Amino acid sequence: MPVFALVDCNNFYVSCERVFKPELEGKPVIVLSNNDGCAVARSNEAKALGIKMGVPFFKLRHIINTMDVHVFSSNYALYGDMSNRVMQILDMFTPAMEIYSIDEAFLDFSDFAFTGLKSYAHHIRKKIKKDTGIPVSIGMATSKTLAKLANKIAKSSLKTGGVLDLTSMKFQDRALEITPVEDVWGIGGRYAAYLKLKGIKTALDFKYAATRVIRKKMGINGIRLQRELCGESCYPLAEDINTRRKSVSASRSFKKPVTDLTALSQAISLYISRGAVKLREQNSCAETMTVYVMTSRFKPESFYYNSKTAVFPTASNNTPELIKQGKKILKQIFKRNKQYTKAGIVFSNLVQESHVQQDLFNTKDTARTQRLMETVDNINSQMGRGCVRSAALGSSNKQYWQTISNYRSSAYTTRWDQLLTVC
DNA sequence: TCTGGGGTCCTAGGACCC
DNA sequence: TCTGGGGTCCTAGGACCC
Repeated sequence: MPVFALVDCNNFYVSCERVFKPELEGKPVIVLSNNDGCAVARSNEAKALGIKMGVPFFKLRHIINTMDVHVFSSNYALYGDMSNRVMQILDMFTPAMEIYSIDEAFLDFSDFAFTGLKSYAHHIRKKIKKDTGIPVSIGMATSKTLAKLANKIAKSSLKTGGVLDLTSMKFQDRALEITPVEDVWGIGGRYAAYLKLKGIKTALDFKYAATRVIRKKMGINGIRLQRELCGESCYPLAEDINTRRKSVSASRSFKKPVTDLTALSQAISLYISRGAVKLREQNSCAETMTVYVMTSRFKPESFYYNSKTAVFPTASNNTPELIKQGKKILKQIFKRNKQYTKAGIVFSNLVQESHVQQDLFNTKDTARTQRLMETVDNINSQMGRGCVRSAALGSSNKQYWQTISNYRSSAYTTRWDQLLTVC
C-alpha cells in the first residue's frame, strides 16, 4: 500500500521574510500579491486579526495602521530560492518526491519498513527548520487527499507538534468528522455550496454520501475524491511535474486602466517575450497562442472580455515571430473606448523543440533565429531580465501599464548587491 | 482611487464526417 | 407529414489548486 507524506511550509512567504527579519517573529505580517493587490500570505498573528486570504490591500489599510501589521510586496526571487533549499533537503529523505508547488511536496514513504513514521517526520521537520529557518508541517496517509487533510490538522492543532500520521484506519473517521467539507482538497466554494444543500457538511459526510449525488455535480473527480477519503490512492505520485508544462502563460493587471491599442500592444509584446523565455527554458514550442484583454470584473455593467487563439503552421518559441502574431490577434479583439485593466497570453499545445514539424513552405533560417534567441536569453540571464528586449515593448522602463510593488524586501539570497549586512 | 498570477483537469456543445 | 446517428476533434468555459 502506498504511503504519502505531504510536507507543507507554514505561511511560506511570511516565513521567508521572517528568516531575514527575525524581529518580526510573533508579530502580524502579511505578503501582498503582484501589483500589491491582495493579501496572499499571512502570519498566524495576522490571521488572528481576521485578515482573510485574498482580501484587497486597500480594504486592509485601517487594520494595518491600527494593529501595526508589517506588509511586504511579493518577492519571488527570494521565495523561489528558499523553496529550492527546502526541496533539496526533502530529497535526502525519500526515494521519490513530487514538488507540488513552491511550498509543498509529496514524499513517497511506501517502502519504509519501519513503523516510526512519526519520529522520522519530526526529524525532517527539525532539519528543515535548522538549515533554512522555515517551519513546516507534515501529514501522512495512504492517499494524497488524506495526507493533505492530515497536514491541515497538523498545522492547526498545537498538540500534534506539526506532524500527524493518518495511515491507520483508526483515526481517519475522527479526522474527517472534524473537517468541514470545503476544507477537503478539490472541494472549493461552488462545490461546497452544492454539497451543503444536499446535507453534506463534513468530510465524513462526503465519504459516505451517495455516489450518484457526487457524480452528478463533480464528475469523475468527485468519485475519485470519495475513494481517496476512504484511503484508496487514485492520484499517484507525479515526479518531475515541473520539468515540462502543458501550457505557459503570462499576464498582469495594470496600475491604471489602459484605453489605447499602442499601450496594450506593448504589454502583450512583453508577456509574449516572457512566455517565450519560459518555453525555451523547458525546450518547448507552442502550436497555439491565445491573447486576451479584459476590463475590470468589479464593474460588471461595463465588463468586456475577449480572446482569440491562433494556430501556427509550425510550432514556435521565437519571440519576434510570436510578437508579430500576437499583435495581429490583439487588433482583432481590441474594442475602442474600453478601460482595460488586464491583458495576457497563453501558449498551449506545447511540443518538444526537437520534435517540431517543419513547415514545407517555411523558407526562414530557423537555425539562425534560434541562435539569436539563445544569445538574447544568455545576456538577459546574466545582466538582468529585460536588458535586451524587443523594440515592440516600448522604450521606457517605467510604462504606465507596468505594476506596483512598494513594499519589496531585498533579494537576500540571489543578488550579491542585496546580501544581508551583519553589523 | 486601489480587487494577483500561473497552472491543471474535466465537460458540454458545435462542427464535421461517414 | 416524415427530416439519422454515432464518432471524433476542437474549443470555451467551469471548476479546482497554490
